[in-house]
Amino acid sequence: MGKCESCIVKEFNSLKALTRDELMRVSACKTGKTFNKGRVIFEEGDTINGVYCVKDGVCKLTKLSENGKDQVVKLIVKGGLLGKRSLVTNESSSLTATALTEMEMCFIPKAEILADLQKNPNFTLDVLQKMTEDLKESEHSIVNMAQKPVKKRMAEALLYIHDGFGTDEDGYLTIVLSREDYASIVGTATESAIRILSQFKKEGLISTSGKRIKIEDANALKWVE
Amino acid sequence: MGKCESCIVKEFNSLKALTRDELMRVSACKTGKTFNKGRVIFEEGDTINGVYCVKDGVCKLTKLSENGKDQVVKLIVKGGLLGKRSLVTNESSSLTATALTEMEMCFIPKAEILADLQKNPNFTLDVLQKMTEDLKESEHSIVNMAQKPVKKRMAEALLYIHDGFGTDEDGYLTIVLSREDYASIVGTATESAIRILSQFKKEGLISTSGKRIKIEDANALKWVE
DNA sequence: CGGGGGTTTGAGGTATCTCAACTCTAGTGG
DNA sequence: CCACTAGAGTTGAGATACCTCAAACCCCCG
Repeated sequence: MGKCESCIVKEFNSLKALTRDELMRVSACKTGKTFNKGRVIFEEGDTINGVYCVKDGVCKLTKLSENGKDQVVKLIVKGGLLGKRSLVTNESSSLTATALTEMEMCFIPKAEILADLQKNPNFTLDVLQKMTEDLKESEHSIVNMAQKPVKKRMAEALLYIHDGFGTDEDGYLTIVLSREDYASIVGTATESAIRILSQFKKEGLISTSGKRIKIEDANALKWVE
Repeated sequence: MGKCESCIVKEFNSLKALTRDELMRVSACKTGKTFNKGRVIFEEGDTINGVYCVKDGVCKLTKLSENGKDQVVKLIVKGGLLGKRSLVTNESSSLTATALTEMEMCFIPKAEILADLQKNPNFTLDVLQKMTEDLKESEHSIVNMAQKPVKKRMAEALLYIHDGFGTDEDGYLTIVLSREDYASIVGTATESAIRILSQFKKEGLISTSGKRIKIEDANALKWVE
């Protein structure tokens, strides 16, 4: 297991705001964890008491609706922090985290990091900034869900994944999701999601290979109504 | 214009985490502002450069969707802070704030408060906590919008306003909104909102007097499907 | 007493959901 | 290597929720 001080991944999250000393202390108490695809990392109601730093892989943060369906609230990839909220509150988690791929991460116990959170204003400020970004994104989602039709939401979801998480050498989206996951991101029934995806395919906007999806005409996707 | 040190309102927001000295400095540079009902406080794209502390009145934070409709993201009442995000980012506002009633507030320029934000960890931490609450609420809204039918969202909106902002002596909701505002909270067409409200009325769940609304059967509202 | 804005109601069309049947695929054990 | 199966994916059809447009209504204010 590597050391936090020399871990590249931290450059993408708030941990970079810690001093070398603080990082060494963090490094000393962190635990490496691996999660298989589909594995639940934590659930709504769980007490987390720490943050996960994602070294590799992808996971989804979902919230269970009263109708029994999961809604994807956010996707997290390499470099992301999981469980930020637990640093600030003692409440149990309001979200469920599930691995979408094989995942490698470090768990940093809250107790160890809390003192630094108090003392190092740069760290707190960085967490605060990330939080405002999350909030802004989240508010954007509210408007989308409330005002845009499912087809447009799906188009935007595809573009979001394409732009935010990239493609492999063949141009396929690096994040591979089930149709159910797509439905759960867009907030619709699985069958609706399927119908829309196959419509996009028929229109040449995307192509597929197994569960993998390639975006063929990003520009046209932008203008889907 | 009163002094921040002795202002009761601050007890409800992050300013209470400031020291007496800091509060006096804030007090020296704040400006009192009044806004008439309907008046726009700031718009999407505006640079705010400060926070508003609401002394009295109610306002809505909205975001314009591509379909031209406003979506209400949050309501803010006495004690709330407006423009928290501007403290952390230099980006322009992503929301529009509009007074729903006569409003009285204090404007605190960012420049003055920023130094304290850096130095006083309690203040930053409190802002951080408020932000996580906002985020949690916001994520809850995403699920609601994506998964619940309009009727249920309306029922929850009424209960939210009832529980969160109270009623006057006759039992009517203290916050009086137009049907359009209700539609914009729930994320639906004005006519749909109207139809649902009159259905609730017919079923005895609420009663109305002009634009004012009284909740007659909160328990039944909770179980609306 | 005549607007004008907010509100209410009607009717028709569209989007979306649900249920159900069917296909495809990957994995399992013989 | 071949069934066999469980799960995911796909498609169809009917029911429902929701949107839009348009007309009527209702107050309040000048």
